[in-house]
Amino acid sequence: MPIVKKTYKDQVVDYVYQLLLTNELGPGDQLKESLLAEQMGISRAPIREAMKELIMNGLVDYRPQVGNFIPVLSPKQIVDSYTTRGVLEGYAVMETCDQFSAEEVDKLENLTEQMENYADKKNHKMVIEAGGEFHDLLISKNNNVQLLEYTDRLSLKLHILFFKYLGKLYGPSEVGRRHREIVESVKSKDLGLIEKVIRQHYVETGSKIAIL
Amino acid sequence: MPIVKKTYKDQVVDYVYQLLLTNELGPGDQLKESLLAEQMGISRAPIREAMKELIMNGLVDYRPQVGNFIPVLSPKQIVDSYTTRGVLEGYAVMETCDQFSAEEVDKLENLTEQMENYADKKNHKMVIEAGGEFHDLLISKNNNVQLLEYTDRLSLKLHILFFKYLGKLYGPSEVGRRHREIVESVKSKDLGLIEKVIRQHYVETGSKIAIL
DNA sequence: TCGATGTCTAATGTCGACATTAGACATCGA
DNA sequence: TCGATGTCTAATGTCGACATTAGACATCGA
Repeated sequence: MPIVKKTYKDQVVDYVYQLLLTNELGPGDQLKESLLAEQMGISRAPIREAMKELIMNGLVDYRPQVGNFIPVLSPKQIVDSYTTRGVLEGYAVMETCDQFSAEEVDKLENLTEQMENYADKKNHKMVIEAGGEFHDLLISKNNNVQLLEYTDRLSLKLHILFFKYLGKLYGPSEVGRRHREIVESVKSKDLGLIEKVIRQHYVETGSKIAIL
Repeated sequence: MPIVKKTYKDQVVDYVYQLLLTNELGPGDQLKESLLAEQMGISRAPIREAMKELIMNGLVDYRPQVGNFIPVLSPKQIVDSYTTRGVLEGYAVMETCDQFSAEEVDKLENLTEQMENYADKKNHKMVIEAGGEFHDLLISKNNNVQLLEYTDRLSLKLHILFFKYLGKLYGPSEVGRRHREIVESVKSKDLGLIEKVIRQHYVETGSKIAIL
């Protein structure tokens, strides 16, 4: 079993991400290098390097010589990010819709049912997990590395919002409906419909979160 | 006239980018922190921070504890990046096609003629400049900040390739045709056509560069 | 001759210290 | 009272030094 090598920078990125997911850090909060360094028992050098990465992923707002802050996203920024995510995933799935086997389509339907069931039980964590699996499978046929990279990058950011607001967004049957729509469009192999449905799937979520 | 503040990190990013554009740095080359630091007369700290940014923009390949290298892009990676760029721009333009004034459409046509003329004179630098202006105007109506950010990021990478190969890609009349197609699609206000034409515009370039 | 092991070093990862700057707050004068 | 100016400091930007590691190359034994 090989040792997993991880620089301090990578561990800092993960740590800060967890703080964001668990709401220990939120919009407007400042990330002070010295404080984080002290908390983690390391020097500021890897902290600063981690900051650069979080900045590039839109998870931190950097004000030169002032400080690093957790972004306060405007409703428009939220919608913009979700919209962009939808454009990327819509295209990715549209391009590969003829590559899904019957088993895989079944799997998508199954995950949709799981999401609805978990939502019914108000198990948001599992809704998100099944949802992640759903979208991962959906996009898995596309191997455009650039598109997948940008999709993943955006997911980091949007996952925080989604994690925070899921309970307030959709009822159980809505959760089911929204994902069944996607599965139906994939089954239809109607390229225009696939992109339209997936884009709308994201715009809908972005718009809802934007008004919370 | 305000002083333009620029950290060493930003200057390093710019410097390395220039080396890439002018082919003083190319695929497979290693970027050694100490060497760059020495060349620029600064410490390694801002060099390392610049590296992180270049890595996030796909301009540097980072191998932990081994070194930083200029990526050798496979044909597939080239096509993937161009394709992704086309998906983003296609959507951006499709969404705003009804916001172009007659003057702006004229401007696009004018820039197309300029590109053709410069290509005729083999003035690649000016072809690129007019082309940049063309695509900037095209996308200028869309104010989706996330989408524009990703488009800009991708442009950094693709600009290097384009700059390097432009002379080998298209004859003057092809340069004109390709851009006129875009303008005609915008004038048609046929949403599906706009996305299709712009996507193809990028896929065509990516595919051509990929076989060079 | 070839695979295993050892050695060395160039390059990166991280450290603690120092320099610089933005912004908060105090002071002063009109 | 309010705008201009001054002061101070917390936070970032950068420095040079030291620790660690991957990989190149040498050596050795089967």
